[in-house]
Parts: sequence; structure tokens; C-alpha cells
Amino acid sequence: MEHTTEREIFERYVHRRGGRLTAERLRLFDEIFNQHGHVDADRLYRSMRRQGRKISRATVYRNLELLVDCGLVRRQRLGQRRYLYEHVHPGQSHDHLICRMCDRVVEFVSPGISALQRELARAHGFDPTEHTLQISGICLDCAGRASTETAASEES
Amino acid sequence: MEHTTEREIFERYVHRRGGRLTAERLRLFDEIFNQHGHVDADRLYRSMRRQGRKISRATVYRNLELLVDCGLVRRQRLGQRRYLYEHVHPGQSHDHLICRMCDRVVEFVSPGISALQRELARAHGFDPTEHTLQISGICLDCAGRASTETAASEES
DNA sequence: GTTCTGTTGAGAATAGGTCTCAATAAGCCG
DNA sequence: CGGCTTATTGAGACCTATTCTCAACAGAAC
Repeated sequence: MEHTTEREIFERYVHRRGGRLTAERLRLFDEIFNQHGHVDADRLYRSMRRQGRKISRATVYRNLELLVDCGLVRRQRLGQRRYLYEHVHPGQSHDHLICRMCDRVVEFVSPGISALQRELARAHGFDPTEHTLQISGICLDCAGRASTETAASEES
Repeated sequence: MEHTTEREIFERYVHRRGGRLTAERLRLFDEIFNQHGHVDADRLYRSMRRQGRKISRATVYRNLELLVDCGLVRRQRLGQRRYLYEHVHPGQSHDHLICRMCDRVVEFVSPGISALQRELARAHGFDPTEHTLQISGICLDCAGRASTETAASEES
């Protein structure tokens, strides 16, 4: 239940590839696993710099790629132009609702989707590895704000 | 059943916004509605230049945005870094299977998803406007090619 | 035709990510 | 520990796709 497990997976993965456990690499690992939800590369970079860690952007990107390759981190574009990274919780894949007004991202788990994925992929001769479902719409807060404003300028 | 209808929607939309029906705008409309499947901005640009149309990239992007705003065109990132555009066929939303080896994109229609979208959005207080479901995996061709290669180098 | 103002083209600017390469430092061995 | 090999790093150049800027242009209304 501790991070130990994922850390071990990571260390083994790095070794298997003939890689090295550098200080920067392990710090980035800790950094992303201490965040919850989505982070973008730049935020990780800045957050580490703020802590006085000397690390370069290139290293952040390189090691994020490594984490993605070993399956511990998922990289996605959720509407915006930049990639967002989040750690994978094995066995409990989730998807995202995105508010098109405030860009808020809400995670949800829908058991139905995996089955749907398998079925659809099979029907087209695909061997599915993963899916991404993004539902965009307007969240409660923004809907409230919008209707207030509309009411205020109602006149025609 | 003719394009006329969509063209009319577009013209009305432009007028409602106080916009003008410029030659470039209408040519881009024709161009994208003559393509089937997905196109990226650059391909539209080059295709129009090839036909001797004088148009700039900026204009292509600006008018694609207009088409997206008026709901006739959908803009998505299907894995790659660039946006892909496709015309919307009202009432028959589809989603995409993407081969992670050859980047091939296959469209599919799944009636179940709209219902799922509504249900999930409601559960989280969202007013859903649209969804994007991308399933990535390996297509038949690539799977075949991969297994052949694996067999060829089988020895351990 | 004139006027008003939205639109265009060309290229500069931006954003986010990737690449280069000399310097550094894991990991391994004695 | 000290040395060696080579993966990794940092800084900044580079790349690509898209957006922005602004003077010139051209729809639309009269």
C-alpha cells in the first residue's frame, strides 16, 4: 500500500533497461507521486526549482517519458494544448469531465467503458491497449454564473 | 441531403455574427466539406495552394475556428501533436480507434456512448455538450507484422 | 462610388516540447 | 577508495503547430 511498490517497479524497470538511478530521476519520481491529479511538465519543473532542486526542463521531459514507458504515469491532452501527466492507479482506470468554461477537470470511474472498449476494438480487429474518454460540458458553477449573467442582460 | 443545407447554416451563422462571406472563407468551406475523414490545417492549406488558390495559413486557421464555433466542424487531437478537423454529421457522432504503431485512424459509431455521456455528466452536475472517446491499440496489420518479426527473432 | 469595418496575407511571435553536446556522475571492478 | 565506461544531465538552440500583428484589401450597406 506504500509507494514502495511503485518505486520498486520503477527501479526495476530502469535497471532492466540498463539505466541508472540518478538523483534527478528519483526526485522527479517523488515529485509526481506526491502530486495528486494532473500536472503539466512545467509545473513539475517549477515546483522542483522552488524547492531548490537544480533540474532542467529537458530532464523533466525525459524522465516523464520514462515513467510513461514503464506504465506508471499516463500522459494525456485534456483539451488544452499541453500534456498533462498523472500517475496510474493500476486496475482503476478513470476518465475525465472537462468544463469548457473554466477548464476544471473532474475524474470519474465508469466500469462500463472497459467492456465497451474491448467490444468495439474487437469489432474492428484492434487489440486495444487503452482508451481516453473525455466528456466536455459546463460544470455546475459555470452554468450558474452563466444563467445569472444571462438573466441580468435579459431584455429582448 | 445536399451540402446546401450546411452551407446555409454557415452563411447564416456568419451573418448573425456580423461577419462577411469572403471568397477565401467560402473556398475553405468547400474544401473541407469535399474532404472526407480527417484533415489537418496544413493539408487544407497545401491542397488549396496546389489548386492555385491564394490563401494564407492564418486565414485557414481563422476560418477553421469559425467552422468549429458554428458546430459544423470538429477539432480534435487524435494522438498526434497537430489538430485534426472533420465535418460533423449531425445526429451521427462517431469516435476513433487509433493504431499506436501506424497512426491509422478508424471511425466507429457506438450508440451506447451518448447515453453513457449523459448519465455520467449528470452524476457530476455537468451539462454535457460533447465527448471524445479514443481507443488506442494495435491494428490487425501491425499486429501481424509485429508477430512475424517476433517469430523471426525468437531464440531465447 | 463611397464609406465603414471585418478580413486578409506575410511574417513575426509564442508555446510546448525535443534535440545537441560537452560536462557530470552512476555503477562496476579491482 | 580510485579509475573506467557510458548513461544522464543542463543550458540553450531548435522545431513545429498555431496564434498574433498590422497595413492593405474588400464585402456590404447606402
